[in-house]
Amino acid sequence: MDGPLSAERDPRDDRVVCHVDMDCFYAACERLREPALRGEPLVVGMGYEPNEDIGAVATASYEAREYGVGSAMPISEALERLPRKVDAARDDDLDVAEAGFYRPVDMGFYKEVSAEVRAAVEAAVAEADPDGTVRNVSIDESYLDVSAVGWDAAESFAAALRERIEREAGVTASVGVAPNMSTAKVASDYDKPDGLVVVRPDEVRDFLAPLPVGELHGVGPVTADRLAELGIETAGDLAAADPAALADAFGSRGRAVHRHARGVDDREVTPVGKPKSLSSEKALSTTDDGTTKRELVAGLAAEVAERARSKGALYKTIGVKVVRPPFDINTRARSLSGPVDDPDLVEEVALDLLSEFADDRVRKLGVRVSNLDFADAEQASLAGWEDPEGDVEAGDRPPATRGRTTLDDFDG
DNA sequence: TCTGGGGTCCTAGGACCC
DNA sequence: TCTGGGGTCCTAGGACCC
Repeated sequence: MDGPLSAERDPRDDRVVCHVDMDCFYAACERLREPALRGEPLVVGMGYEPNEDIGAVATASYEAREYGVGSAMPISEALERLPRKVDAARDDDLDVAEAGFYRPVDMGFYKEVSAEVRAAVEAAVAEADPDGTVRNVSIDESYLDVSAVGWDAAESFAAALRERIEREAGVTASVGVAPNMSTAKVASDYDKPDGLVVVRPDEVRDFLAPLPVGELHGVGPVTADRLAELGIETAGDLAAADPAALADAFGSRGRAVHRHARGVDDREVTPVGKPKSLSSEKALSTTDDGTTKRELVAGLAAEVAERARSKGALYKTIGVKVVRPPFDINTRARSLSGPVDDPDLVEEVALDLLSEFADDRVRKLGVRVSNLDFADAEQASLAGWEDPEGDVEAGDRPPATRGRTTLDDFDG
């Protein structure tokens, strides 16, 4: 993580870090299997069903963005700005030329394409830098440390990488190259889509200075507004601000974004670890009906428990999320005395936690398991319940039971 | 612009222990 | 009894990211 000293120069700023960011990834995947969509305004909707107007925009192609359609926008609103082709063809008041295509999210397919992208990236890194590392942060985004490539060859490496991704996976990526992760991230965003931006170590400060603070990783709308009240609008303003004052106002994030604004970021590019939590949530049309709420929570509980089992994760904490209109988010959680794999218990605890909200109108419900433990169940079942590290007494950890665990196992 | 779904990290207060 | 200090775990909420 960021060290305690805010040096003028990052002492490790001879690293070559790339941020690979796929362009409109979901839309690009849809166009891959349906080439007729190329060049057309295209909206991929989450929770969207063909010919319905529910759900939200997951990805809008650049052509669709021309009509004001943006990420996270309700489909109903997107349809007002950009009607569907099929509707426009039937409606004399609408112009087919000013309409677009809508498709539902198909995660399974996008993961297949993502795997091809990752294979291309891994191969390129392995060839260029045997000690190189890759961090896949999401389905469409990765960081690479290819320091052995060196700055003289960094640009040609990145250009070849982009070509390789397009050739082998059929979708385009924007790549940012910089001495650290936070600057590389900003660089990949700078010339989207299909862009390549290289920021050499001695160019970092000048590159960042004019950008609005909101473009920095870690500065969202809330922080951007509060910074604006302090007269801090650009990364340059932020870099010049007093770090102690920022820490007072924003806590540890204040120092982090101050460093990022100065182009200082010591974080290493490491592969992502095991998940910390697993959750599933679903919006519904606002209701206070108890049966509807309980059935949804029971379904979500089963889903989460199944995913945990498929990943070999035991969980010690079970929680629910209840969103009441207009957008009041409540969470409740309960920890067990030890990690378990017990779908019935997930449902039982989730329903119990939900009961506090029995009379409330809700618009969204979620179930989550956390405090995960990947202490492999197979190994444990052979070795008995002794902890391999020997730092937990055997009796302290209940077996990773698939059977019943009663409420008596709760702490409180 | 009244908002989908899956995550991470940080903060702050309280319980509890020695 | 008016009362120390350190540490860990738990819960709830908030900001942020894709």
